[in-house]
Amino acid sequence: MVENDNPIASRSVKTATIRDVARRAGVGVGTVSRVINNNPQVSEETRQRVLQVINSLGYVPNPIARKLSTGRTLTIAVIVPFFTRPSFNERLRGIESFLASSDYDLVIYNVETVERRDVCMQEIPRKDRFDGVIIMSLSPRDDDLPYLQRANIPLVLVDANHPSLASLHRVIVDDIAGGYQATRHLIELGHTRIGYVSDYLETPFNFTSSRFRLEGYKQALHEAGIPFCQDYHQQGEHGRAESYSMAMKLLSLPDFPTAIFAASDTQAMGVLQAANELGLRVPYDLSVIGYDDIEIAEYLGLTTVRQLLYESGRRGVELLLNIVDHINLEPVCEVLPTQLIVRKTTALAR
Amino acid sequence: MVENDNPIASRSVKTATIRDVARRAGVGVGTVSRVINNNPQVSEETRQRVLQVINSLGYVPNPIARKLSTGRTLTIAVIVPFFTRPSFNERLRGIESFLASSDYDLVIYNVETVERRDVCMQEIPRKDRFDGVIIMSLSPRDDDLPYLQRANIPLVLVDANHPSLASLHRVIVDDIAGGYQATRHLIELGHTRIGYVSDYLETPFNFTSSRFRLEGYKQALHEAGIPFCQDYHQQGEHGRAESYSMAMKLLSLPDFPTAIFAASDTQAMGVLQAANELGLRVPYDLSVIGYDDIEIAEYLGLTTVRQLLYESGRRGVELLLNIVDHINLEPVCEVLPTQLIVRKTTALAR
DNA sequence: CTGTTAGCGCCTTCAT
DNA sequence: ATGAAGGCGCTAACAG
Repeated sequence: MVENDNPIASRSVKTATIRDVARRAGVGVGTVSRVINNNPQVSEETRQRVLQVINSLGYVPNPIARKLSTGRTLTIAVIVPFFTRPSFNERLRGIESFLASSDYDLVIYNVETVERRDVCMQEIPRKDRFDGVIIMSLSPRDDDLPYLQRANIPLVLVDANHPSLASLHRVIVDDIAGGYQATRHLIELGHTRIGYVSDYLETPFNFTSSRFRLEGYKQALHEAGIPFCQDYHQQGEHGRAESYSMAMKLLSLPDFPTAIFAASDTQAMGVLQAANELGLRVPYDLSVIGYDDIEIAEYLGLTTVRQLLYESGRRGVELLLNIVDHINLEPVCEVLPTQLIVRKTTALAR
Repeated sequence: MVENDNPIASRSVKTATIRDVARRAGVGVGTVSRVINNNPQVSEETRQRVLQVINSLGYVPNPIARKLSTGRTLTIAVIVPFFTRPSFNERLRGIESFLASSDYDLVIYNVETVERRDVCMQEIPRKDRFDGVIIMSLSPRDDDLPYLQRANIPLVLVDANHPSLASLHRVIVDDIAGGYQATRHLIELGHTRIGYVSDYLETPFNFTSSRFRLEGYKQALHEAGIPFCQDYHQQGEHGRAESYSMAMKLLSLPDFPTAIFAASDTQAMGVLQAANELGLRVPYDLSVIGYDDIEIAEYLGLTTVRQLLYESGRRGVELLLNIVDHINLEPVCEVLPTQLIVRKTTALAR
């Protein structure tokens, strides 16, 4: 009957505050605050009366005010590069999924340019904005460290590693081992001319995975007495198309490789494409192994090195929330395992 | 005057507040606030002095306090289902990218269960937590509407449509037209036995795209005088594996289809897989068309219906921020076009 | 048990 | 142009 359904009018309707509740319930704001926060020291009777009013008023505490008052923001930030890339995406999902079952909100900073990287590294970890920060797949550079440490905020690195990061909590995967595993598999199949297609080793984003995997690759070669051949390593921008080009180069070599290790499944797809283009049958003429085991890998029957993407995110936040609650934890470094998944793109060398 | 400026305190972890700056600069907090907010009514001299102190103290205004005081949260929430699915992911990227160039933060609620869907629909759009909300690819049900309207917060639907949603701002794609386009393409190639593989038409998430595309599919058939055959429409959970099974059923029919329209590229991949398994050559024995034009589509040479994924997100936030600034906009409904992308999985019927 | 009060850090009149 | 003071909505310490 009253025109409260009018959108214009309801727009101006101020939402109830704790004070309104207190007044209507005939109690002090302190009491209302207590029932909101499930403080046991409230008589059942009073509690019911307050609850009653809260309900009838449709009152919900203002989270901002609460944050200011308590000093906790109940918000976690994650800095992630290229979050649409399947592997990063899956890590992100691990984080989100864990947070979904908590009271924390998740704000995401997607990094696709170096400028943004720098801004994020330096400004996000400021205290009083987030209770904690996760930096994913971006290894801080030495000149970022001062910012991170000064900020003095709970911080966890996921998939980011570097000797000078030892003082920071992190969840990583042993990419050296992974690179070794992949190469070793190829060697065991009898391959000796083994290519490696990767991201640029040095990037302004400071991605490290291609570097470490290269190291594992070299180790395996060395161990098998196969000399490392510079020509067999191609580096370029991340992406299928770029990887395709690199594979083309590799396969045009006079003594072209009989097997190629790609630093990611996405890149492996580019290699597959090149092989196909050149009429090379996989795995008979060319063995291909990827890295990550993203969803599409199974579809393609791609042999790959699986890493626990989802799990890394999940463990990362778990650790982070732990730190939030027990400020003075010793730096933790959790290493997640990799696993060789043999499918149909690798075979015995002929 | 010497009281609070003790060295111990300043060495402590507590970050500087506006008051510290004011004291050290010998001005009132009001003045500091003005320079922070670029209020022109401050003498250049004073401004410089304050800036100086701000710098030397490494002072940064506390965003929470500012939010409480101004009533603006500078935060946008987006509710998105299964954000790892390539199409949703790409929409999300459009949103993120636009926000990155603004002062707004982005908090993400990923919905993978019905319970979470309901919680999000009802609790997120509460005023005073976010300045605006985007609901993506989840069409509110009629019983959600009261919550959305009562919340009375700037709200934009992206890729969500429904007659009863006419009062809400939205950026949509004409899925009927898209479904029509795909089917029409197949018909023009001479196909008459055309299968349609889709999500369940009725889902607790209230996804609508498969429904609308079915409608377009029917329209095209009808227009060509081809009777709609219930057996040719398979519905199931979203996903490649499920789609694979559906395609298997379709292709085992006595009078099996010579062409299949899949409601998404992901599902088209399942169809491709089934065809491959059955020794059917695409496109000679079977034409396949997808929907979305996600990145992998090009790699697969998949014919598909492209929709402006990234753009939809971008337009969505743009609209949202517009609403935030000009509260009383008439409900806007922006329709994004679809485009037929012919590649290598469709061919003339034999 | 419960009411009162003093902040949390900032913005915004209101005088000056 | 600038300082002082009130308030945003809530929590928590302190008296009763």
